[in-house]
Amino acid sequence: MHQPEHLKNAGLKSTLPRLKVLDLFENSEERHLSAEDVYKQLLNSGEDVGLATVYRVLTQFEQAGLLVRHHFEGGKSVFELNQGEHHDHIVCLQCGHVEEFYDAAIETRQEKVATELGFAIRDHSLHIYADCIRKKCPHRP
Amino acid sequence: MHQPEHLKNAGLKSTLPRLKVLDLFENSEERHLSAEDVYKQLLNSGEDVGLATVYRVLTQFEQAGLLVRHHFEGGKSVFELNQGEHHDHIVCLQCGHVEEFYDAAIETRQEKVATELGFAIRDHSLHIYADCIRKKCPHRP
DNA sequence: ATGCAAATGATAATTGTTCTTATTTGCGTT
DNA sequence: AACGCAAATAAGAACAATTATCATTTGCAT
Repeated sequence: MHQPEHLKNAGLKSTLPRLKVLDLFENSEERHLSAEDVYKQLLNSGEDVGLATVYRVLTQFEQAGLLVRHHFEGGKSVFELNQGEHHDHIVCLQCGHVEEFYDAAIETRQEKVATELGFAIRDHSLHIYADCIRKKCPHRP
Repeated sequence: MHQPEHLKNAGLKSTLPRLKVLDLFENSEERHLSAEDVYKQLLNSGEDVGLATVYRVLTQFEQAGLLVRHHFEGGKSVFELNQGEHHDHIVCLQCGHVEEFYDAAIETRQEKVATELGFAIRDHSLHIYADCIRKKCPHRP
């Protein structure tokens, strides 16, 4: 377990709630979790953590660069482990499953468009909403 | 003024709040307005409209296809007149100004990516967050 | 072991949005 | 032009996601 160093490097104390949250992201099947998801899963694991703490820790981890936050449709923020490489997302409208992808052509076209319009890109998000084909998906065409 | 027909066609009565909201979108400098924006501008114009009505009317207009809703970062929904042609958005992080663009290459690449992953696209949103170069923008590099 | 700043948990507060309900309004029919 | 009634409205309560407050607890350097 190398998590304590991650926290130290980020200037954060190595506390139980923080370790648990980090552990959850590193071992969960779904990479993309909302605050509510994290909270419930910790409670189910017998951890006694407060919802406010979950929100606080997620925000701190985002600022520390350990997590990335996404704003999909539906209002609530969703987080995933930051593993360096940028990617965009396809979200299944039926089951909420999130798939990641990266397309170099799209990235370079974005830069081109922004430059032509006189903008300097700081960040961007491309979300595709679709129907997925997982066996678990309630849509199942 | 051809607005009443728009409303009739959508199966909506031609009421004062609805006409005022539609008028605002057709004559406002900023194409992209939040519910709060609409509410405040109507109050400033001396109209006595309720915030709940604004939310209801905006949702109805969206369902009727008169407006399009966007979820930019920052939590609140933003609406614009639906003028048929799809486009994506660049949002200035400093002044909130929204610029529209359309890039055929990006659109086709999205289709390609989704198809390869086994998804059927229903909708998508591409938001670029950047610094703009308008004279009004407080950033002004 | 001790002390203190940092972190936590419980709960209140905020924000954006939707729901409820009593009242009003648009509009087809006399 | 007045009537009637379903549809629409305004005000405020309710709601969901998130953030702030604050008394208590904890990590960790001494």
